[in-house]
Amino acid sequence: MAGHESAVTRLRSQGYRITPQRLSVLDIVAGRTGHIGADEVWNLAKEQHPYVDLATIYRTLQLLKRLGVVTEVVIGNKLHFELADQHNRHNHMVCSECDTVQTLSPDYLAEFSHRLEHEFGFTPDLDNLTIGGKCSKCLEAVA
Amino acid sequence: MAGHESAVTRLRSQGYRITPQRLSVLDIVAGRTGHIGADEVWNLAKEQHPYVDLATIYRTLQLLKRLGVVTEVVIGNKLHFELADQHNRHNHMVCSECDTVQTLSPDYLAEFSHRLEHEFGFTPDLDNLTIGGKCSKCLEAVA
DNA sequence: TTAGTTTCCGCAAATTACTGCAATAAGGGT
DNA sequence: ACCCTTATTGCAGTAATTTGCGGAAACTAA
Repeated sequence: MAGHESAVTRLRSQGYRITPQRLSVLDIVAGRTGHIGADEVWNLAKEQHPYVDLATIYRTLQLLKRLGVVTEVVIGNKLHFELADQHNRHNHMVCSECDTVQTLSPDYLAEFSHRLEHEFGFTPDLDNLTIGGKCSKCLEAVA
Repeated sequence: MAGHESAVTRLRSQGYRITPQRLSVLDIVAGRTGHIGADEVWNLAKEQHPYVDLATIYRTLQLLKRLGVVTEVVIGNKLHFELADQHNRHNHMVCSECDTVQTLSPDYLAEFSHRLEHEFGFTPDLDNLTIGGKCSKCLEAVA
């Protein structure tokens, strides 16, 4: 939700422990307007906490994703993360040629999502859906 | 099966060479009705061709994907592949809890796709789009 | 505060996927 | 059938992410 403090309460109330490493990761992702790669989170986290391990970064990011605190964006063959903001939800379209990212209103997927739930009982995880394809520039470049 | 012969001609006509390794991979994927993991393709390929390297399997599968001969399905943190059959196109819904896969008619995504093209000039790669989420059973299990 | 319980971290190793390069072999021309 | 060009392979190494494990740290309750 709105961020950061509520995420801490959320973690605690679900039995998860508040550790300096987790606070660091949360601060770093929350301090970004856009998405950030796991390796970059690691580099920034090490500035405050030199001995953090990359595995901890990955585990923390996956935890925060599971809790809906951050969302995941697949760019090329790397994972990026950003703070999940209920007031500014969006999806990502990533060009497989140039890795350019465009954002998209979830409205475009609303009807699709409802149909999957009603007709198949399947609840898609749209918040973490990255749509791959080709942007107009790269499509022209081939032609 | 059907896509198989034409795939060979397609490769040749585009300047790609027909090698025993590529034929093996093609046979294996075509011999499956459903999707198959890269590691499993490798194991089966080694039966016919003991010295084939896993890197070759990956390169071949990526090539066949680029040519539209096979499609990729992301299951858990592994890639699976299946023969692209124009007469039976479908997408996949994968449960993030139990990795169960359901298929879906691409009709469900047609309108969405057209809107992306018309409004953003973005051409989504629907053939290789895997939709993550939770199946009804796993959703109940949590509640 | 301290003791006790359980989660979490750092480390190392495993997994999965990809890439650079020298050696090899496929396909075309002779 | 042979040679030549160039795509492709196998090998080895790299990158990204995940997992197992023992010790360390966070919460809980006295």
